[in-house]
Amino acid sequence: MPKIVDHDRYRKELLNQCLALFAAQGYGSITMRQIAQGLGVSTGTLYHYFPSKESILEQLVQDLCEQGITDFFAQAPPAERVGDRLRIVIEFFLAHYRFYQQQLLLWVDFHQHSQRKGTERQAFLQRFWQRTHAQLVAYLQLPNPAHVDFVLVFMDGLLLQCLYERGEAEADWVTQQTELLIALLDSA
Amino acid sequence: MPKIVDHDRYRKELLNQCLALFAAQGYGSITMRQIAQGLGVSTGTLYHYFPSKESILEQLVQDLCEQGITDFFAQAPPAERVGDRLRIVIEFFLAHYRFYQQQLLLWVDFHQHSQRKGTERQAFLQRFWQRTHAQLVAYLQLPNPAHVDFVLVFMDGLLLQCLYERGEAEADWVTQQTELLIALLDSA
Amino acid sequence: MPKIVDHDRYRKELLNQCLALFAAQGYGSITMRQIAQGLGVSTGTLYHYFPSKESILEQLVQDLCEQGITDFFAQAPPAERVGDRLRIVIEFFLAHYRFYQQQLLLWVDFHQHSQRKGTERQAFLQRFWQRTHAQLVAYLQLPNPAHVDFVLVFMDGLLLQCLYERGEAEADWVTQQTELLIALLDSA
Amino acid sequence: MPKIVDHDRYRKELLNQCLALFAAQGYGSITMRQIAQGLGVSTGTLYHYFPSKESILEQLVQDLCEQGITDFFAQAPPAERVGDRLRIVIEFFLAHYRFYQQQLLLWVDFHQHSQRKGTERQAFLQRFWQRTHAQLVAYLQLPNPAHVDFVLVFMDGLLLQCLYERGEAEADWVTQQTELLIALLDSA
DNA sequence: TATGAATGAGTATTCATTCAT
DNA sequence: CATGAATGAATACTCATTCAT
Repeated sequence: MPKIVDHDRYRKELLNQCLALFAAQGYGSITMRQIAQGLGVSTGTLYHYFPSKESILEQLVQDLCEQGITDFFAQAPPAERVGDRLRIVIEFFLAHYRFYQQQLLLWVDFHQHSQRKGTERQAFLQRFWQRTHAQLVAYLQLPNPAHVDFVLVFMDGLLLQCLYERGEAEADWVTQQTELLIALLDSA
Repeated sequence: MPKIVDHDRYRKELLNQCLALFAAQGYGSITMRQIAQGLGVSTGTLYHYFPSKESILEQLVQDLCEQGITDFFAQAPPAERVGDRLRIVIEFFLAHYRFYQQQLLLWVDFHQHSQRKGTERQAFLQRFWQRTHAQLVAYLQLPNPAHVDFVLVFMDGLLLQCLYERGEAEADWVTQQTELLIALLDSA
Repeated sequence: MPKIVDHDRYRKELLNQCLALFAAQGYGSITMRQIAQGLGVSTGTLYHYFPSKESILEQLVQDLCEQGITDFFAQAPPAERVGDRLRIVIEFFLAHYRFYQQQLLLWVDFHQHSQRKGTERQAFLQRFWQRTHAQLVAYLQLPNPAHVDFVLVFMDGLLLQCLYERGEAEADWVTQQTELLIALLDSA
Repeated sequence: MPKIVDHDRYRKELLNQCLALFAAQGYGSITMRQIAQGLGVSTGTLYHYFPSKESILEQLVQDLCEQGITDFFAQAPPAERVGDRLRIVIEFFLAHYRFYQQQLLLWVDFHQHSQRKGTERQAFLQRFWQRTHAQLVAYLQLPNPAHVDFVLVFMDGLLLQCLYERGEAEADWVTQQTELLIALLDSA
């Protein structure tokens, strides 16, 4: 049993590192050797922890779905005004900007992968969004629940636009758009 | 006399069909054989028109960048009220929903591909966004130009969220979010 | 009938040009497109005159075998002294140095090609050497017929050594070796 | 612990076996699969040791150039008379006849390959001939150093003529020509 | 457990050959 | 006759996966 824990802990550690690798290259373009190298292990070791390349993707997606953004709400301070709570959420989001962008890229890969395999909609992905949505609803307490989706849409859009690289003035632009969102929702 | 083919026209035709193929599979995961099959030609013919898989991606991106959304403004009717113009833009966008989603997926692939190759930011991609932005600014005539970016962010976010597949009630949800955007921007 | 003559004449013309191409690249490494380009025709035309790549090689070899060095004896002036006749032969050989080197390279290709195909020794190649030998015997009138083979061996060796590129002083070196051969055989 | 293999030693072993394969087929005509099969390994393994087909050729040539004929002089017994030393050299040469013929064929392939690639004269090939020449000069102690080149020319010519297959009486013919060379040089 | 050498099916690409024009 | 676009089998090369150590 103790062995299992170590093995499992190490596996999760490797898994987490895989996110950045997949996001940077794309699932289809990265090779097992590149993954192993990125993790600092041999291919043999990689296969010791994961039965296949496919399974790395699947475990990674599943893992992310289960993690969710729970860690946020464990630490998020409450706030009186809607605008403040919105700002808190978005600031957290921006602070973990890289992570969410990588996650986004992984969703895309997983989507293409699922379609290719003819896998029916993976339940955990659905649950992930439902949970995310529910948690945001609970925290933000917006008058209109559709606004929560709007925030999610906005965040995804922001992540994407930043991929297309606006270069230099990016940070300012992000702040500007963020403030715009807050202002619009707050006044609504 | 040689078989009469307008080499360049045919190449562009093939290129256009490639968009859907790349979007469905991902650049890294699709094979040249699959592409050829999807286009209804042999691999030899595919290579007759494109020197490499890489070049298909690059030409496709460049092509899309040059096309832009000009075709929209060729047919877009003017409208008095800001809200109406917004609605017209978004309706056009939704009508070509699949296309824009595929384009989005291609941008992602191209982004990863460029990073892998260490290519510096391709000028045409930048010009593409600038042009898109400028055209929208001119058409929408929003009081605040930042709102145009906000619309673009929204659209990208919408495309992504729909990838993650909300399934059944998708159309309704899209309408709801769209109306929300219009309402927010109109009242601002 | 007249058509045939033209067709056949053109074919031989093309065939002759092929020698340099095969020699430069090697039969296995040159492509039909490169051959066509080298000849200034399209691949279609090339196939109009030759049924296959293999057949070009075979026809070329056969052609060369039939030509032989007859053209030499048509113009070779007789000479009193053995050394002079030897010099005349070798001067002719050196004057057509490139041609003989290309022929040598073709023999090599044909040898490998025949081995690969399991073809038994081609009769015409044997006849070629017999004829060459006989003609040299008749012209040179050396006391010892083995000396004729010795001359042939020398010539082949010379062509090869020049392939390995002695660079600058090549011409001098060739003259030196040639004079050496003549001196040795003359004094024998 | 990894499978224990002396990577470099094994690579050289494979390299040596490649000589016969290249010589039999020609560089341009042999395929990597045939090479792998000839070596008794998989294509994957072949690529584990050599990055490309081209590099096999280049490494092989370089390897041969560095080996040289040093092994001969390590065992060659001295002899009083020039004719005897000459006979010893030629006997050694004939004993390794197959090897030298294969080497010759490789030089031809490499020559064509270099020309194709526009590579400038490889230094090691030049050094190879210089070394060979110098060693022969030292051992043979012929009065005239040009005679050493003459011997080399003769040997190359002999190897070639034997390619063109004189068939049955080959061995006798080789002996005859060899004796002739010795007689000519000895009496000079 | 960890390693990396070995495998061979699979991938991008080439090339001899065909054929519509 | 001549062309070069089209074909698909074959080629060089890669990569997920296995396995001896």
